[in-house]
Amino acid sequence: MNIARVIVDVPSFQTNRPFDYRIPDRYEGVIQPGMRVIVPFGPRKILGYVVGLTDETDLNRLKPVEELLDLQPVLTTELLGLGDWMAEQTLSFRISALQVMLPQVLKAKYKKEVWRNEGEDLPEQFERLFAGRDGIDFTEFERSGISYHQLQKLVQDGSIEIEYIVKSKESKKTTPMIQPAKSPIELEEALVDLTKSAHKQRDLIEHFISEPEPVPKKLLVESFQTTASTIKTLMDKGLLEQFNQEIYRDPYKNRSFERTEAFELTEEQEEAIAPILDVLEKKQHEVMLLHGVTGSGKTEVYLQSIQQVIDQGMEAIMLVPEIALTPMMVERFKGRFGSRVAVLHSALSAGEKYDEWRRIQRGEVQVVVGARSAIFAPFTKLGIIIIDEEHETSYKQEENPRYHARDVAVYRGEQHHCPVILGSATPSLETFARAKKGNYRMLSLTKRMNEASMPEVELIDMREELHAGNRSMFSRVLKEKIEDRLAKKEQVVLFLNRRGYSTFVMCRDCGFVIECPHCDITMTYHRKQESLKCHYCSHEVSMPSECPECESDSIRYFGTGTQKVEEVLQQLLPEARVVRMDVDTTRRKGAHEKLLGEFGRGEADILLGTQMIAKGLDFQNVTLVGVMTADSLLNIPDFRSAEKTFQLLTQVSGRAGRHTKPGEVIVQTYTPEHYSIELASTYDYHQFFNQEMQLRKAFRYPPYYFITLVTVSHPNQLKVQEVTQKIVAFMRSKLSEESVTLGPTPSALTRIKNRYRYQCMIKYKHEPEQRKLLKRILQYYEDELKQDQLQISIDFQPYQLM
DNA sequence: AGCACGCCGACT
DNA sequence: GTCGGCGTGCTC
Repeated sequence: MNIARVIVDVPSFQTNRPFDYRIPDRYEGVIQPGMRVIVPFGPRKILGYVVGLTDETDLNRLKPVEELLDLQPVLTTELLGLGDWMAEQTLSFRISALQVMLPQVLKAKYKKEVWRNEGEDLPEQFERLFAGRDGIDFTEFERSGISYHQLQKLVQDGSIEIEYIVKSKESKKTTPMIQPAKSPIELEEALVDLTKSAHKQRDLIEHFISEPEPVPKKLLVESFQTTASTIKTLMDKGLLEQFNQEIYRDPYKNRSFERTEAFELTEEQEEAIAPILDVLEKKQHEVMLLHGVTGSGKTEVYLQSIQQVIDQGMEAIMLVPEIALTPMMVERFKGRFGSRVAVLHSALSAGEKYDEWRRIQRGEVQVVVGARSAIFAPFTKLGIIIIDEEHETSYKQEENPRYHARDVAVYRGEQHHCPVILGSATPSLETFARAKKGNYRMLSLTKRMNEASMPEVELIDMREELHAGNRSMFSRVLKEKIEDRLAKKEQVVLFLNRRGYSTFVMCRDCGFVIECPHCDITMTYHRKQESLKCHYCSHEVSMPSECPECESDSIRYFGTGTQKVEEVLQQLLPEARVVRMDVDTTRRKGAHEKLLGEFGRGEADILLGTQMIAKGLDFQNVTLVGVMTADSLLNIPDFRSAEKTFQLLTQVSGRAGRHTKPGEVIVQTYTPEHYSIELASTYDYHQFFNQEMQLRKAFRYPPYYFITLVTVSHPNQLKVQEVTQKIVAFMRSKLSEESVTLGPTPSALTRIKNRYRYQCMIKYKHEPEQRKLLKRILQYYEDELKQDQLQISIDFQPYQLM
């Protein structure tokens, strides 16, 4: 086994396969699959991943591995396999699939430098460029304006060399540690030799006689009220010694977590957890849907299942959506499992992420709580994978490789023979349909804990407000209720949807929204052409001047911001203390936590926010939740808009009345009769599911059909149209009768950064050849994709249709 | 992705 | 004649 098969860090079709390298003697028996290496590739040096070892190769001369970067594989064999599978599934490069599983800092940084060889004279301009130095950065050469030809000549005659440098960005943080250099008995002897005045030295030695363990230098100086020079003296005497110990950047180091014990489970929870524990016992793979209303205690079921896994000496992955990864959530896990938990989310610095990752890699933790990418935690004894809020779209990565964490979870669950638990109050239709069919096991929690009931939801018809002469964005009822809570010193959560940015057209008189007659999708307003377009099928109509339904001229396009609401709120209720939470106010590190803390301590009366406040918040004093415009999500051009609306409304309503005080929810809407809004107000998931499924069937959407979205972009609009048209024609000619290929259609965001975007949507039930066909398309355009500005992105089971 | 190689037109 | 443009193909 003296040949390493390496996937190199060059994302292209031609290099999307292993390259063979000879393993030099010094690395023989050391190099393992999953380790990173630096290898020569053409004239340069690049990073690569060893994916296998072999004795055989077709080539007669191999270059040797230049350098080994890891002594421990950074990817397990299971993860290497997962990488291949993922590359195949998402049609991405193997290198991209491998990189996505690792923390950012393990990726390489490349540098190119120009070095002069000793004793060689250089032309004057080069002497000036080097200015006495032996080596300079290549960019410095480029800026000098000297021609490449001149450089080439000097390289050829050997007076100058180009060096390619690969650096891993990882940095391990260390701290100086002090420990005794002699045995306790020898230290005792040394005490005798000390002068009487050397109190500090005496204290230190005495400490190390009774506690010979290493102590951080900083701590020693602090606790003995001494200085580094005292320690230095003792080191010079040979009594103490210093070394550097690697430390982890602990993002939660200044926080203590109260230990919590397992709660007694309710009868319902017992019933739900029993099958999980049973499967854990048998070490079987099975996917289970835990369908539980908000506040029904799903988390406790997770915690106790994980406890069982730990007791079996195994490991657990718990995924939560990024926005739900709040301090509250972390507290709960840290409180139960203490230092056995690693937390991975985007608010951590690259170094912190790396350290948390390494605690996993070294087997120092048994539990990982994290967002999407935590699904790649390098555990070797996985016992359970839990995905909370299973329906959340953030589990789908929107860049290459476009994987869905749920799919990866099932793959890993199969590999490790362990259960995958999908939890949600409002499961995605895909998942619920599978559970109903029996592909997944269904577990239900129907009651809230503490005998709390779901808060009463009142729908406010904003059309009537308008007719009654109220043009404000606050209905009279909502305003009154807020005033009431302010008087009672209770708190209010106001929810505004920011995603409802897309410009849909609605009649303010009757609430009629213009939809595509072919797709059951809201049409999008295009200011330039004064027209409405369907982003699925390209159907176009001109912007009407009056409502086609009621002939009113109050037909407008819609879209409101968050800041605006705050302004209006301040005018309306100047005495109210408002905390605004959105992308702008929470960008700074720790801001999220700070704002929630303020609200939690009662320093504010109203919490106004976007998506991020819809989940996981649990404040005792919140008795009113207001939804500003329930329609904004409903009217985005997406076949999942009803599903998303239902999920969001249910989620938001769950924020009120979680404790002793009963809660109330006010939902403002222009379309109270829409089934997703109406059924959300009565918390009727099953009815919603049935109704939505009928539509999905009729219009051939998931879960009845699969969808593939091909998006083409290029600075030239004609070019995009032409390419997309070709792709559509090609797919139509190759796919079966049952499949539908739509397009070319301008994408919802038709032009981004001066690139036109067109798309093609494929709806299908069974197309085993599809991946191959799409791969052929990518290969056909390979050259243009590489050098030209053409981009083609392929998304299987897309969540974002823009 | 980079980079070399190679073929063509424009020029000191 | 040679400098520099970019199309083509390779990297273990």
